[in-house]
Amino acid sequence: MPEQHPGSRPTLEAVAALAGVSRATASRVVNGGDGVRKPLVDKVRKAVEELQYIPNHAARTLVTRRTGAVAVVIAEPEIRIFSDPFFSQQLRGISKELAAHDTQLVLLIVEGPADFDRIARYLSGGHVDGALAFSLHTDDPLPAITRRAGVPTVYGGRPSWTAGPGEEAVQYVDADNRGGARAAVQYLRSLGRERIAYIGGPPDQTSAMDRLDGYRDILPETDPTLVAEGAFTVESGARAMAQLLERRPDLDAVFAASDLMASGALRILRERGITVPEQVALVGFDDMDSVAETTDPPLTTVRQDIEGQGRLMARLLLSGLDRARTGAGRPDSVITPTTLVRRASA
Amino acid sequence: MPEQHPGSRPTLEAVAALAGVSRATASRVVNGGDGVRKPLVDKVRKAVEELQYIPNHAARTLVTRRTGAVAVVIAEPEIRIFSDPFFSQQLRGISKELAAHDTQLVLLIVEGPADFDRIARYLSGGHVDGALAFSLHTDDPLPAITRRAGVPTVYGGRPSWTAGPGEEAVQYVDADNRGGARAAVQYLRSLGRERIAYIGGPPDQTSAMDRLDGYRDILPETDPTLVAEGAFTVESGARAMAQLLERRPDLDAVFAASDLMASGALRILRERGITVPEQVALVGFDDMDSVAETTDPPLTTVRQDIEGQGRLMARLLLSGLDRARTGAGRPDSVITPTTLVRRASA
DNA sequence: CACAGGGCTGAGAGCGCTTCCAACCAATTG
DNA sequence: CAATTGGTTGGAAGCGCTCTCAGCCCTGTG
Repeated sequence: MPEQHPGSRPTLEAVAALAGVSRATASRVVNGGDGVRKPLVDKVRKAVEELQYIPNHAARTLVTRRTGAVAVVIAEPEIRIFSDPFFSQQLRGISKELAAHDTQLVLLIVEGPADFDRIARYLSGGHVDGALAFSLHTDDPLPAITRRAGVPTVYGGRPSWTAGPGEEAVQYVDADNRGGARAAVQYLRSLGRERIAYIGGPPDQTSAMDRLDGYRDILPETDPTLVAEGAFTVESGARAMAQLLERRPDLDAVFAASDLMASGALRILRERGITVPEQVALVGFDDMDSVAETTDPPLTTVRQDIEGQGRLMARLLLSGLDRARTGAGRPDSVITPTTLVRRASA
Repeated sequence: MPEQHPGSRPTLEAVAALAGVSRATASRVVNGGDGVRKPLVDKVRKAVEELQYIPNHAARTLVTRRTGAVAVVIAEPEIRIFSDPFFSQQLRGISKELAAHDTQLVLLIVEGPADFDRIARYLSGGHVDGALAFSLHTDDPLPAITRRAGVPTVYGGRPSWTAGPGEEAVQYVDADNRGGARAAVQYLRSLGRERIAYIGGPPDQTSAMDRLDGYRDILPETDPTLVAEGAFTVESGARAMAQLLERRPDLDAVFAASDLMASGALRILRERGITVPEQVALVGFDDMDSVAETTDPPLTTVRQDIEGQGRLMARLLLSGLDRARTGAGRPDSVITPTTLVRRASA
């Protein structure tokens, strides 16, 4: 490997010279080689190899107006999502898909409300071809920013707001929360359970709302005392379970809107000497690796493919970008299927 | 805000024209305005404002050879670090510092051993000015890659390898693991404890080795039966504690090399009816938010400023980059101080 | 055998920006 | 008062690449 003098990487010009062709032809070869005769292609390829040529990205971007990079925006309030396995898996999927398309991942962490300016500037600066963001609250300034900056954006999780009149519909990827919840409740009913309680998530998150809707689809006339609200955490699940038991000691099944909450509920049930699944059947949601399989008993739960969702977000964005160049329409949002995984808790 | 035709952002030329100056002068103003008279500066600033001018990054990079971006490289085996609050805090610090210097964070996740190629290509491609990586194993290909690519790199955590002859010393940021461990053990001794056990981390991580060294600094002649090995996880801490109790039921103190392991140890101690801190005093390491304060009793532990370390990594890299331009020498590695936080467990 | 047509190739015009250098101006100095 | 100096400004040359367009050659056709 030839030592390169720092700061003097070979240019396309050099490759062309070595291969004995024009810069134009060298460029064609580097970009796929269409319309160039085989012997020339080979010569250029050899020159590229010999010189260890790597295209200058800035120069290319300058003329093509494509950066080959995508921003992943994470807003401050959700910074905790970093320690959230959910998010890291999603990011993982995104990373894989982007890598497969030779696209870079620029991580934009919004550092406080005043920082949206920086993000806006960055997004408007043409540094990236598109953006990926996660489901936000209604008053989040991000959608407006990306729209104004003209940066195609795909959201993870169904946004809680809808596009205004004349605006393009928001693109997002989400699990079939409602369908998954329906399946869980239906399953509990098929087991002969009659007083099925629900431990939900915070009502400002669409995933929580959708799961609740699914529960209600099956049990439209449920007594509200069978429904408790948690916050997707172990602790909140435990609290909700305690509350439910107090209100309805007769319940014979619980559907918790997350595995974490289910594990909290499980702890309470065990403490009270209530057997699972005999006395109370329990179903969770997420099929989170580190939780669902390790509880005692292991959780029956609704699985969603989180990494796949991340992958899909990236794919949706990238295909949208391609399409924009070819003039075709935008792909729709995607709802990924959920499946019920039967283990011992129900 | 003027609607901009998509894909036709104003150029510096336009700003110059509107301000009635040359492109050169407009450029000077945009880049700080040194050596330009006040009235002209104002005129240009106004034009920038009016046109909503944002410099084209690619064009700028093309001539300055600076990208204003830094890569954060995460190798596959450590992907779990994503769910590791340790890592996410460090990343947080990095992000803050970079944002403050208007530098972008490009996340490079190595997807398997075969993927190092892609990383190498990217790093060599001049896409970033520098890189940040995390402490690696001896045979990690990354250091060779960054060196060959000529990309300045700062590591998080003391690397386990040392620079070869003639190579520049590796720059890294690490906590004073050894000093922190010394302080912890010394404190236990000052409490009158005489049989102080140690639960260590995996011996292939320098942080684990350094902490062990610190323990040995104070207790050079310790009976090896007082030393057990864990893996920085709750479970491994529990196992190590059980092992220790079996070997040395007479121990009266435990220093665990992480809070997670300490909490595992705590569980075992409680199960065996051993009181903490009365019968056995316990000290952890890290002062991890979600752990040290919530155990029962809360952990006495060695605190390290993790977010600060991330910040420092970024700062070190950036100042190195600046220095490279001004021709000054490289800054040294940095060891951040640790402090003993006294709570109830010792 | 002249001509049209198609496939390759190379010349050259930028993409938007920074920066060297020369030109200019006013103020200072001999 | 002429010459020098120092501070500003503008002209213009690229940075490395893509891509249009004209030109070339070779084949097929009238």
